[in-house]
Amino acid sequence: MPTFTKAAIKATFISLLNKKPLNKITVKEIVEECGINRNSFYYHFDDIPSLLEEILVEEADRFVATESKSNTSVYESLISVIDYAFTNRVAIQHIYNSANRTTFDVYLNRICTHAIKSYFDKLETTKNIAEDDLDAMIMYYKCQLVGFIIDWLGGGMKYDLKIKMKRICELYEGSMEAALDRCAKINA
Amino acid sequence: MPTFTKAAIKATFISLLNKKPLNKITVKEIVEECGINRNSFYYHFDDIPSLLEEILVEEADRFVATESKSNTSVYESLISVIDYAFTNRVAIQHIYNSANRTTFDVYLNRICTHAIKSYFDKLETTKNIAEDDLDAMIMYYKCQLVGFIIDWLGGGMKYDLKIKMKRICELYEGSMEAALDRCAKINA
DNA sequence: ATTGCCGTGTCTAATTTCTTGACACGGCAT
DNA sequence: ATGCCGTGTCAAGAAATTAGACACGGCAAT
Repeated sequence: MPTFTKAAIKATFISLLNKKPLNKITVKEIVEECGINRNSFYYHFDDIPSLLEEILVEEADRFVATESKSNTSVYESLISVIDYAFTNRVAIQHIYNSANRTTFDVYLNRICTHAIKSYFDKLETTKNIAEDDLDAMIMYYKCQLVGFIIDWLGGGMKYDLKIKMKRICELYEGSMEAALDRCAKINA
Repeated sequence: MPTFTKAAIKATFISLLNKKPLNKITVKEIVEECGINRNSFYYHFDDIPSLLEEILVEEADRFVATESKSNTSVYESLISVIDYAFTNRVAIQHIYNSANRTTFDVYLNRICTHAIKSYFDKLETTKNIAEDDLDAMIMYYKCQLVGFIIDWLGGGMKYDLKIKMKRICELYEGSMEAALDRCAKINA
């Protein structure tokens, strides 16, 4: 059941992504680094964008499956995403600066949405509010998160996003609970 | 040209060796851990002993190629082998305690011989002594090293071999140079 | 002691994966 | 304008992996 070759392609691609911008990476380079035939690459992937796509989706899933489970507040969820972005900042920047932003955006929105969704999912207080309201709130936090990260990336990651995020979390302490209360009242 | 599967088999085997004694590890366990078909194991290896054999040989080569190059005295060579044994002590003990000592002994002798040989190879003073003398000296240090390690292993690695080794190196400081001098005189 | 279970080692046939070598296309530097 | 280089595609063949079966030996339970 294993095709270790496919995994190896991904691994060397990721390692290259930590060394140079996405648009400088060629299929030729990947397969040479990997020690495989060029056609083996095309056997598994259509091209570099789809390779990237697959990796991003996997990473997103993996992230949601692990890190986002343990958060006990929305703000922890926000921060764990930021943390993740920071750890992988080199590769992320190399993707971001290479104009292939479409797949990256999809990935970023997905991961942010899921991280927040998975937090709301285990909240008791969300059980009795309308689904539309919940979606709206998820979108609210998701856009915030995506916006912060894009801003940070666009500015070359100059400032410490985590500190800024923590500050914002302090400022808006309790606002989510208030919003949930309001939802409950409207529906009643 | 890649068979990543073979590499994966080795990797999971090594990881198992860090968890349990060699004789408790089964082919079945390896392939399940590895997520491959049992026949794929037999495609690459005859059995567990030959898998072990191959890994040990590779490790020995890798060791000689890297660590033993940089040593500037015999004693550094001796100690670098000890160091290596210490880092991998868990796996080594799991092999040693499983009675399959024959391949292990071959490996240990090989690695010790090469480590010392590679040191002598870059010594200027060994250029003008007879090859037989050189072989004898290599064997002298090799047996010492192998003996120390086997003693240490046999005793359950209770004491700190590195410290003992360093002490011995201090005690015999200069003895190798003296021996080389004697060789030169006899031949002259 | 016998039975049944489990892991081993071997085999064959089918399938998947990987390689080889070729080709047309577009970009880009000379 | 020409030549070079990387891309993407294709077909054929080789290599690696799987599936399924079989006989054998060990060993625990009965």
